[in-house]
Amino acid sequence: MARSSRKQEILQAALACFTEFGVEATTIEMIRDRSGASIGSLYHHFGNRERIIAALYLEGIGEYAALLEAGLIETLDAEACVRLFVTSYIDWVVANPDWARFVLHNRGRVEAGEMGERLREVNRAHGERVGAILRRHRESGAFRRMPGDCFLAVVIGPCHDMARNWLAGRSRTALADCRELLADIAWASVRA
Amino acid sequence: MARSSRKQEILQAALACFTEFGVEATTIEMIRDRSGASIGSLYHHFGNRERIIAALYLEGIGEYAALLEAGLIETLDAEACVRLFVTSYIDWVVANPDWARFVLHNRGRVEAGEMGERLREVNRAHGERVGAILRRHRESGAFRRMPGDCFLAVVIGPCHDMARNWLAGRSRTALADCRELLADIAWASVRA
DNA sequence: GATAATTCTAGAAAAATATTCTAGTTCAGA
DNA sequence: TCTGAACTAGAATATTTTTCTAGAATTATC
Repeated sequence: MARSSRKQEILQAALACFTEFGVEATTIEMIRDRSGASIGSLYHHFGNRERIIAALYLEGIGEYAALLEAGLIETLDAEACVRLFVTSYIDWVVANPDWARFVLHNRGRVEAGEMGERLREVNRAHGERVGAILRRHRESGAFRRMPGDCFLAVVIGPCHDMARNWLAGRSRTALADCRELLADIAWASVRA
Repeated sequence: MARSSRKQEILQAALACFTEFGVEATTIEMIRDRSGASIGSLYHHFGNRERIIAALYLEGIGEYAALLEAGLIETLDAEACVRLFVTSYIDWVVANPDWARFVLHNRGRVEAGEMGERLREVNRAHGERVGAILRRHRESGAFRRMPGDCFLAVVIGPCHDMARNWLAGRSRTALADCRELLADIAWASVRA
């Protein structure tokens, strides 16, 4: 068996259980069953239940953050930059619905747990890199003046809500169909 | 002891534990300790741990939904209506930070659990009443044409994100200070 | 290519936690 | 005062998580 593939199998089994039964209701035993690993193997790789959850979470936001940043560094225009926030988020959610659902609903859990500090560190670093890119545009006067905390909430908040609803099956409109509309609104909301 | 006050004591103790240690990490024993109730009393009132969580959640969204609907029925103007979504949400969060934090982070948990159907029912009914009020304005052409699912996400999504960040201590800007700005943006985003 | 070191797997045993059960207590209304 | 329903108590039980010991597989080193 390829190195560390067992670890990935466990994570995938855990995500499947979380999706099907919810995080609270899935037991170590269920993850063991579905992954085919033993209790010992599970604890060897992760140490405890919470760290399985945290690993899945960190891997998820890491993948999305990398995608966003990769796009941002080759986007010079302020409008394209704002639109990219929206479109890359929606694209990732549509491509990874189970993972996205898990990430959207478990930030609090991870932050409150033992990996909370690590998560904040990762988020801080990501936020700083993104902030540096945005600062250029802000200073050039491309954006309406508002607190930095509001800027991100306004751009990505509607996407979060829409994704949450779509992932829960509460939305009659497909998420992908809102891509351009949400990008339009995001840009209109923050342009100078 | 006044009737059912024990029940409320348990809920308050649970919320305090959830706030301090996170939902995952608080045990029945901790809630018993903090509330002064016995195990028997706890299970008499709630049946199991999950139903304590669900009760707290349902009470929280119920209080907020009542507040919003009370305001909406006496608001005739489309703009005032949209602004009210934003302001009544922010006001409730600022007035009940612990409860709001809990509600913002535990929808998925409750929905996945045994009270999920009940929660969906409550939300559906609330959504229908709010939808009826909005329909009037939509039909009179006060709003930009967009899918209904997007409308709510655009209006309240930024507030959700902003509140989440503020409640987690990640925001340098006070939530209350964004009240008018977020209301302005919400209205600008959905007006015809 | 033998051997030591390391990583990984296994599952039984122990600890922690949630839930059930039986026995009582309190209290409102007859 | 009596009765029954609502409530409280905590011991007993069941479930779930975590630890621990032993051994198999893999990798590094000579």
